[in-house]
Amino acid sequence: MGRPPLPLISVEALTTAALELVDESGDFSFPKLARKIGVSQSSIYNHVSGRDEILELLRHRIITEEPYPPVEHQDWEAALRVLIRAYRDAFARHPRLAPLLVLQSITDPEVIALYEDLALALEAAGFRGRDVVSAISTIDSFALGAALDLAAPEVVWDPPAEGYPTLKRAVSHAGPSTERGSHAFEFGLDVIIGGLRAKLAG
Amino acid sequence: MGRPPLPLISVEALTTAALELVDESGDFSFPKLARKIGVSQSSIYNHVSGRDEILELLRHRIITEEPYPPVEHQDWEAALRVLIRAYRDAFARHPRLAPLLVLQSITDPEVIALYEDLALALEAAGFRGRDVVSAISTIDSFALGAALDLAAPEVVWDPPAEGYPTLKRAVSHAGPSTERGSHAFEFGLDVIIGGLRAKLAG
DNA sequence: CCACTTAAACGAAAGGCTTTCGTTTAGTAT
DNA sequence: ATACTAAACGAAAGCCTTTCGTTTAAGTGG
Repeated sequence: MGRPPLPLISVEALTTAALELVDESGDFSFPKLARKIGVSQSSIYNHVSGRDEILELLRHRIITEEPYPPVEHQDWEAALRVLIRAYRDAFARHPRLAPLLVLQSITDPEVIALYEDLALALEAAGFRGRDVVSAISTIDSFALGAALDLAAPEVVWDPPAEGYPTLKRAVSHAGPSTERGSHAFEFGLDVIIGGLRAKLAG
Repeated sequence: MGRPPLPLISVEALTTAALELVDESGDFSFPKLARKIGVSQSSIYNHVSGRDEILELLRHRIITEEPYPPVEHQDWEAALRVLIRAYRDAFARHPRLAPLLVLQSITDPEVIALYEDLALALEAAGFRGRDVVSAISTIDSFALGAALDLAAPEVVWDPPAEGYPTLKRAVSHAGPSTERGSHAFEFGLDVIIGGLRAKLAG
């Protein structure tokens, strides 16, 4: 076939196709990606370096597809709520992407910007030195966990028939998994903010 | 070859070999597992149903290899600290296992028991109804995130050369990744407990 | 103790996957 | 016109999980 008059592949198209595959099936692969665009697997390597680059493109895409409002002139609690919610909402729109990004270094500038804002809000709150990274890590753990929760199987805890009454009762109050997820996120957000406030006070 | 006089494979041996592979390389596969034990891939299916069952065996193994002290007669804060630490320490001993377990339903009775203890501690604290699952989810998110952090690449945030001064300064205070992880965990544990206490008070 | 069932190994193969490599052709710049 | 680069292709290497049929040993009921 040789080089076509107009390129058949673009980074944008690649990202869109990969995201659709992830949304549908929880993963993407070069064969499927190629089939979806109508090219051959190997042609993709003319546009990206490999799987990891596509994953980072996906991270960029979901974070930037719904920009969050500026947080510069808000108090630290409001700023943190905006940022954590933005992070979580990005994954709520594409739950099945979270597990795929877990082991990747974060390099995308616009995603890094979100962490910069997080660091700024935490310094505004009064945290200094090592505590800033610790707070970022705590928030990151929570947000990532909440994101993963959205991709979790319908039944996270599947206790044996006998025993475990308290856990079973708790789970029975939870409702369907999406609702449980939302409630838990709001609850957890309050816990984190309240806990940070307490740390500043104590 | 036919059936050997003594079985060459056991569930125990399989679990041990798989855990070693995960610790060394971050994953396991049937070919490698088989090579390590000295049998053929397909023979493994005489002992386990497939990959997922091995993963659940690994979860069981790491949680039970270091039992946590009884938490029945402690106040809820101490109990929560013990339980969350037990969970986190299990993954600290085998950081690279965490990403593999993220999408699996939890069925192992002894792991479920840890969640039962969690639910009991939260009820003892005074949480009721939906809040119990929400608190479990929050704790779970944090613990899972902390576990994943241990498996994360040395450089989690890799900002571009220009800009992002606050984030860069924060990261520069963090020290090596294991130390950053420990500090962040202790910090986050305080935040979670403090946040739960605040929720009960407010 | 003989026959039958079950357990546990094997090899082969199907059907995935990521990535590399060499080849071909189209556009671009000197 | 002559290079050089960009962008497609097919083929192949080398992973992976799982299934299937075959072989042999161990255990069991009559």
